[in-house]
Amino acid sequence: MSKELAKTYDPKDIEDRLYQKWEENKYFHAEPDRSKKPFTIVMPPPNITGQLHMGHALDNTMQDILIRYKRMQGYNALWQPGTDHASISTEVKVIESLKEQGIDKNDLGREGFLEKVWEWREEYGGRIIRQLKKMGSSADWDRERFTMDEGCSKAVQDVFIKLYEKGLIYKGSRIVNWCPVCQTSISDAEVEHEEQDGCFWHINYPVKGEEGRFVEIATTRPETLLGDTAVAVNPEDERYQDIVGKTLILPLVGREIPVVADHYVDKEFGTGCVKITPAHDPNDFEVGKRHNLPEINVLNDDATINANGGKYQGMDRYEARKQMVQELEEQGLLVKVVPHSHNVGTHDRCSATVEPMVKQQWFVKMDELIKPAVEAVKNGEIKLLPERMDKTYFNWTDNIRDWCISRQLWWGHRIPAYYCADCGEFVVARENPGKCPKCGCAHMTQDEDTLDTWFSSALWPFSTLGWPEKTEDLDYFYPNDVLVTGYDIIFFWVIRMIFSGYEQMGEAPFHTVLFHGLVRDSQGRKMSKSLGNGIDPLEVIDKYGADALRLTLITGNAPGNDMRFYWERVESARNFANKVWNASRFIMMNIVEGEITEPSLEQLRIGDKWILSKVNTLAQDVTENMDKFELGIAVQKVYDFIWDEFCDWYIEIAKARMSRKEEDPESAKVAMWTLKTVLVQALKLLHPYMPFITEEIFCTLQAEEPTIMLSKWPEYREEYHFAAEEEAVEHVKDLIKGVRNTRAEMNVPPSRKAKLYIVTEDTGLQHTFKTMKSAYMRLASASEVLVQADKSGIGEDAVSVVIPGAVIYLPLEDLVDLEKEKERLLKEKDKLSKELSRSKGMLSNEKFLNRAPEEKVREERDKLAKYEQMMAQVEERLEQMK
RNA sequence: GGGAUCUUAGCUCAGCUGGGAGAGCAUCUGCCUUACAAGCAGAGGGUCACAGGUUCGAGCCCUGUAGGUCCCACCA
Repeated sequence: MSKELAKTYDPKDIEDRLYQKWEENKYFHAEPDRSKKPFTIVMPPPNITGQLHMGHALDNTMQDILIRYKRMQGYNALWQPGTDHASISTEVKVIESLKEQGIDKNDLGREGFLEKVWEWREEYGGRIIRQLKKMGSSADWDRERFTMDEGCSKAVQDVFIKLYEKGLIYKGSRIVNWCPVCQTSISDAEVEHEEQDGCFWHINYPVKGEEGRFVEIATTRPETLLGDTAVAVNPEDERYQDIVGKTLILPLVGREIPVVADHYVDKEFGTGCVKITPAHDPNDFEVGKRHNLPEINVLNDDATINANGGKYQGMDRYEARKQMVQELEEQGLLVKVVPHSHNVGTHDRCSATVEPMVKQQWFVKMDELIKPAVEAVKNGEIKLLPERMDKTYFNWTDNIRDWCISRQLWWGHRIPAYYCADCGEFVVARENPGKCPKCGCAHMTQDEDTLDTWFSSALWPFSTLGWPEKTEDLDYFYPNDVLVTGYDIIFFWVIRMIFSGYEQMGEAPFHTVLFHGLVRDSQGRKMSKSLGNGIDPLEVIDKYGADALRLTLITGNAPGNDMRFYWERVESARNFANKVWNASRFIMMNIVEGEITEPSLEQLRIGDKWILSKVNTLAQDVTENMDKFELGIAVQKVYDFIWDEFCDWYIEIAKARMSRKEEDPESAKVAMWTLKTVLVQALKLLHPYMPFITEEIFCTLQAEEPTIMLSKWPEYREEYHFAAEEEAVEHVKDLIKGVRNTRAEMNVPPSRKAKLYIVTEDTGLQHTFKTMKSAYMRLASASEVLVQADKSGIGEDAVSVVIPGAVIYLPLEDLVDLEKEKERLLKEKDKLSKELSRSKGMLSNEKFLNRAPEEKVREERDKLAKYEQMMAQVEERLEQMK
């Protein structure tokens, strides 16, 4: 025994060592090679501020499985990694850390602050990458990119300028979502709607010149009254026909505002009168445009009331609300307050309530850009998996609005626009033009804003490959093949990559998007920092190993569904790893170097052919599932094969043969070869899922092999399909199970061996049972086996076991309790008669016979025959016992 | 308001194009059988939410009902 695995499986002993080996040997690296087909996945770039969480763990495991699989299939597999600058999260994080040191962002100034952020990135940017490596991720780290590295920044600039020149990026004064905490505009996708309990304040607005006449409006945000420039009613609302065109006195402010008629107003809702605040409500903004109403912004960027708010200036929005409501009440203008729950927009990063505000911002015009992206999914050029994601996708594209891309942040790609301080002219250009093209002055300054983080990630599938340069990488690896990501970023990222791919490259960025769900805690809650219910993947790896974590995340859940995390599941995954380890250890202990040569087909025994045929079919099935991205199903099959077929049956059968090495050396040798061969096949099929343990075993078992990573993926081979042997072994399994079952029920201890009489007239079965005698004797605790056509020589008191095609008799003499035996047989009879009536029922149904496929009918007839035969045996036996 | 999705064994979930209900964990009974007690061998446990329909046949397809979850949406 020259090769050996450690006595106990300890992932810590192998994982880091093997990963280092893979990296040193550049196994992850891919270069364009025209002789091979490329397979490309681009990694969703984790934030530089991020720490590995279960979402990353799942996402990256899926990608790694696909990449490793394709690599083994001979593809030139590139997994392109990188990180995202994550403008807002990073900026907020750095601001916080500076605050702890007593430093204010504004004191540092733009340059000083950015220096700090880059320092932060130096320090923490690599952390998540190191953590991803612990997962076993086989990404091509030599190609690691960053959304703000030189190339990606150039890509961003080019795209911005191109889109601007095409008129697809514009600057405009629009209602945007404003986060008063982060003090920046955000896109619609970044707003989360949250149901909150609030109130409806009904307020009377006096009609000018008509003492005692009021218009009653209802609002959920009374403080916006300060910015009201009209009240609107529905033109068809009979109640208010006469009031349209009149003037109202805005309470607390005294401003005169008109009553306008607009179809936007719902007659049925509230009082039918709506206060119009164009500067702070998207609908009102539209109404305002239609009626030429002024926009009065009453909020500062931090959501305190500004100078337009008169005496409320400087108050926080909620403080002003309180104060104003009180004053309205004092003036008798507050009609009533009705509790009302409504949706409030909050910022997904900081949860602050978003304020709609009119601001000068940059937008991407979406209506044209989105067209090819919609078409691609419609015509199947891009497939979303699971398919139901199509609906989510179209729901967004059908209601697409222009994308607000400017952010009032410092960390990010600065907008390449330059303004003239003198005449106000601006130009979009790669660099500061120095001189104003209009007035000729030299006072040009760059736009202060940066771009939405997703603007750069939208370009990720091609910017990482060198675009806008025309690189060999880009030519070879683009488009990517698959994108793997969570369904939660379909709007943020997936859609934007798709339309960017078509716009910039004229081609889809990838052909398949594989969505996965969220990893939740054991109670089904989202893992979050505030709840403190997050489970650190690194802790799991530390306790059970990366392979166990990977297996846990991949099994037992349907594509796109959320899953719950249970420690028990990791434990059982680890147990499986241990099983593989020990089975391999056993095989290595028994293999004698130099004794194993590939046997001829004639030398293979029934059992060998059976397991070879099984693993052959397994390879086919697993490949099929993998190609359909059914990763969980695929690995489940490998798991079941290794544990239930290979370990529980084949190894046990092989043991018997190896223990009889003296009597039949060839059988032992062939078994050893089969053990090794099947193990290697199984390890390969398992490798994408559990890369570490499979590598360790593979290389220990075959010192001459450098790695399993680059070994050839098993393929189905017709010459290894053995239908007859598969069936034969099933009979043997029936026999063993039947005997075990009976013995267990009768409480016969395993130590008590018994003689076994197998009675069957079927000569084929006789042959099977005779040839496989050594294999099943130990598994059925037999002391001796006699295969015969009749019951001669079998005592009346022997226990009988009826299996399809045969009856087995166990002379257990003293141990047999006749009553108990009878009971058991009656139970058996009961079961069989149920099956018989079901089967007979079907076969007497003429409609079934006429309409069901022939094959199904035949199958049913076979079953019936089998049950009838078994029933006869049971009845005969019962008869004897009377 | 629109849409998606779920409801299967005590728990968590699989179940691919419709053809006799599965896994892991848990429970019960035996086993330290010399690869593995992180194991082995047995066993129990489910009118597949409910009501209709299509079909020779439905956990799977269609319609409706109830409950849960999620996404989208400008009813102030």
